[in-house]
Amino acid sequence: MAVMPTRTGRPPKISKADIVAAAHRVVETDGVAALTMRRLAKEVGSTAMALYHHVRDREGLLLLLLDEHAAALPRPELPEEPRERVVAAAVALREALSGYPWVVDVLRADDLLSVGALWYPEQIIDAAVRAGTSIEEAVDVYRIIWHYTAGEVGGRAAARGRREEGGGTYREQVFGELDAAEFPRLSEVGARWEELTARDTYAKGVRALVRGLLP
Amino acid sequence: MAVMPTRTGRPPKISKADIVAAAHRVVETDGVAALTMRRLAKEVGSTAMALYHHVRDREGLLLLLLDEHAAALPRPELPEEPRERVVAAAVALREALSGYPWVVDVLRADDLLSVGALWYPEQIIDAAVRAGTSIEEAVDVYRIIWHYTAGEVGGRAAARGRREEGGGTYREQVFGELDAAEFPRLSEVGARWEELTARDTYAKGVRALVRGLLP
DNA sequence: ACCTGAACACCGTTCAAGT
DNA sequence: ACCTGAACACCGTTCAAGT
Repeated sequence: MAVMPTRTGRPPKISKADIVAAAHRVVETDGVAALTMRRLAKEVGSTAMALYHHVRDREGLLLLLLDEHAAALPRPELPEEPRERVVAAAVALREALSGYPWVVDVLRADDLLSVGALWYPEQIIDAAVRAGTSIEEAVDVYRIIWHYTAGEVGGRAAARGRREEGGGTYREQVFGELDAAEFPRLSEVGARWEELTARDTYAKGVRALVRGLLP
Repeated sequence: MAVMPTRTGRPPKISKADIVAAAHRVVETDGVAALTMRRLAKEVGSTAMALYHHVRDREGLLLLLLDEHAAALPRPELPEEPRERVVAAAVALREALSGYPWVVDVLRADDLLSVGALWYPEQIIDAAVRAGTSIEEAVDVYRIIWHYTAGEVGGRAAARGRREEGGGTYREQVFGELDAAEFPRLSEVGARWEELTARDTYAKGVRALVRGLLP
């Protein structure tokens, strides 16, 4: 039975859990860029400086947020057949991340997900091994799928952000200046680019990777 | 013959070209985060506010920088065989970007590269069509490869950044807390993760995509 | 036309002081 | 032990004024 340590000094007004919960709220509604120490302090009814008693710095706060989020990710049923299993796990991972693109920004640094979300790499690596690869190759498979997934989620998030602020002019400019002799294919596609790139091709890519990587 | 417009008023001290050149220097040596208006002003021997007479805002400056950089990208000889051609173009694109990961950050928003770098999508789409796909499918092929490339370049850049500031502790923490019963494969890999993920698997991934996507 | 200084509304973080 | 206020060293951007 754990003995409660005798606490001394001023009783805490805010807890780490309060902070993380508030941070979650801010990020969810206004994005990761809006998560400033001052804004967060206002949200928990305290000062920015008080936060530094509970988290090391902003980076540490983001990692905390990441862990909390990762622990809540769904672990869907996956098909037994290894190749289908890899595809399904990747699609689930993309699905899990695409609502929270800030996650990709935070952990893009590592090939690995946060502690709470290791279920995905575990499933993918295991399924790859069961499909007949060595464990080393299975790690490659996972990392390649991860890079593809990170690029897709990150790209889509940025595209959405730009759309929201009335962008789209850059793309138009690109196609406007296009030299049809130098870029025949792009000219051929031309105005249809918007329509063609609106389609969701994630699963298609993962299936191609699985077909190309697994024996 | 173009008539020189009669210029009036104060003669310019700094030009757009000066600004872009200085910006290039800053980004090259200290990364895109170090490119602040004030820092850039110091670099060109002016004030931050003077810059706003030559560029719309920081975002516009980055796009300018992007175009300048894109125009200088190499256009290597590519093999004739369509599948090999796609792989070679993708590898060249990755190569071109990996020295300049800030480019990925800037243009992650669009599937498309800057005006100056359309050569790469043109080659990839053209080769895919010559391999037997429809133009619509060829666009998919390009976008899937682009997402994979953006994810790989972005991830590698972030990993390098973290390594430079003595990081790596997060990965260790992840493997430290690992439950071998829940994550048998990750435990099996364990300490070798570092070694396994140091390998360059980009080309392997592109080849898999090409094998899986092209007829 | 081009540049400047001052100002506005922000940042993350540190530090000494209060309770 | 926990919180606060003031301060430091920054941001991007606007605006009125100068040359």
